[in-house]
Amino acid sequence: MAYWLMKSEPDSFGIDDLKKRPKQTEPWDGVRNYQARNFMRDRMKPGDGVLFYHSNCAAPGIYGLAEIASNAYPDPTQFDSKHHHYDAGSKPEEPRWLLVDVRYQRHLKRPILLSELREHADELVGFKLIAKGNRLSILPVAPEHWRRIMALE
DNA sequence: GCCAACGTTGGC
DNA sequence: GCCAACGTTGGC
Repeated sequence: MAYWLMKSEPDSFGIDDLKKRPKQTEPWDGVRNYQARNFMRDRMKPGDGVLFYHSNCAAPGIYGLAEIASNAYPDPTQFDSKHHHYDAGSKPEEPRWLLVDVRYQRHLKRPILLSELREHADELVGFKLIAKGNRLSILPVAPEHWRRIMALE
């Protein structure tokens, strides 16, 4: 079992939204970054743990836990010409972009903010979230880092 | 293949 | 709103 951190902007889709979804599950569409896609395609498995991270907001941080609920499959929004994430260069017979389903597990008892994670940088060496300039929306989390982060809750 | 220009991300 | 960091695009 692997662990991940997945970012979302709470103004568009936050952990509260995931909880309200049918089956509390949502296709994680709109990923248009090859490295993030490759994580989904090559390494994610149903049952993997997810730290649900709120980005681009007043208090960025981890707000809840989720799990991967499917293997990777083609992101339908890439073929919808009216959709914001439409990709004219992607063909249905050879989809460029994939997604996975993500299922809600629970809110954290309290958010673990980015600022707090930075304070524990010495325990989280190699965790890309706290590296300067990181922009990836899907990050692997080492089991040891997962354990240390969970211990902060 | 290089690299400047551009667009996006995301913290602050 | 600002801006640093980064990925992508496209001219050459």
